[in-house]
Amino acid sequence: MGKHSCCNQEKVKRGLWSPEEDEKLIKYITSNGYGCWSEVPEKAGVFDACARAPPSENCIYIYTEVTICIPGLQRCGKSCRLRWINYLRPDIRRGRFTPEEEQLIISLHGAVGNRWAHIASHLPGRTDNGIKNYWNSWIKKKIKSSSPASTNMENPGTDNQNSQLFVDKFGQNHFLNQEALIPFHDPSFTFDINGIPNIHMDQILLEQAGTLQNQIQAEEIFQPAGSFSDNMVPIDVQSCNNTNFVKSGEMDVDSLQRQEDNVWIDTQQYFSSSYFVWDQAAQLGGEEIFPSTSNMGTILESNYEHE
DNA sequence: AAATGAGACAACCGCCTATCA
DNA sequence: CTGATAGGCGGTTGTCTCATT
Repeated sequence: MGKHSCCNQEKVKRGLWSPEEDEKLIKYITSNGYGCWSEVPEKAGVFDACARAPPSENCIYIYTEVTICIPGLQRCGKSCRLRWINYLRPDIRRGRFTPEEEQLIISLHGAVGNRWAHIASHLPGRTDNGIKNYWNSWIKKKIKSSSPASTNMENPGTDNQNSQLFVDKFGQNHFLNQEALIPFHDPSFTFDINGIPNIHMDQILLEQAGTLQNQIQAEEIFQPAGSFSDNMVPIDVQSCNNTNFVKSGEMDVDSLQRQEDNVWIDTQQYFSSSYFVWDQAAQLGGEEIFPSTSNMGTILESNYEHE
């Protein structure tokens, strides 16, 4: 028991990773690569995005380039590293071991013993953890069967259909009957970041992550006008003076009286849960527009009224 | 249909080493 | 040199799925 040796955080999450956590980690690593794992949990909540409201009759239409900060990963860096190395990285091969791989493992194990990382280095796409797991279950079987003649028959992964390879459009090798490896091998995929539904990310743009050229279509980030809940406060778009607001995809909000055309945001959904929106310029060296939930300098609390 | 056991594999723990201030 | 920290690694445990009873 006790906390991880690698971190001082008392409130790190343990156990299986949720799809949302995976998405955050994938997005961060894809955009920034990895170098310092200890920084990953915190930074995984920050990403650049192009967001626009969905076309809807009651909606204030906006199109803006922003940096969205969502809560980082409540994991320690070590856990993030393990998750990426053993599960999320794009070149991982899943599925059963081929007879050739099996033979290689057996011979390498005979040479170097339980040096799983070393063995894994000879099997591209396989993880040390995976090989270790495979070996342990194989050993168990072998011990259990106690019949040398039956060893081959008991080895899983002897069906040759598993060794059929194909190369996807991104140049990645896959086994035909394997599951899709990770979502971003799909040219476009959908995921959900903490309640923002249907965020659609284009693969090509994803590869340009970190450049503010990513396009994310985030529905309902900005709430429809006229249906304000108690949680909703207006954002003063004028104070976001470096942000490129466009209304309806046609009209520049500059042409409007911005003080009267505030964008309303559900704070319960997006701010109380540590959603911030930064000005694009802030990311590029300017000041944060929304540095924290307690300092919503551009949220017009004083003008906040409800029917 | 429910209980149970086995297998597969994901994740954690603790130790070791490298690096850096 | 030394202590702190992060990363890498192997051993182990936990969890899920599925077949069997």
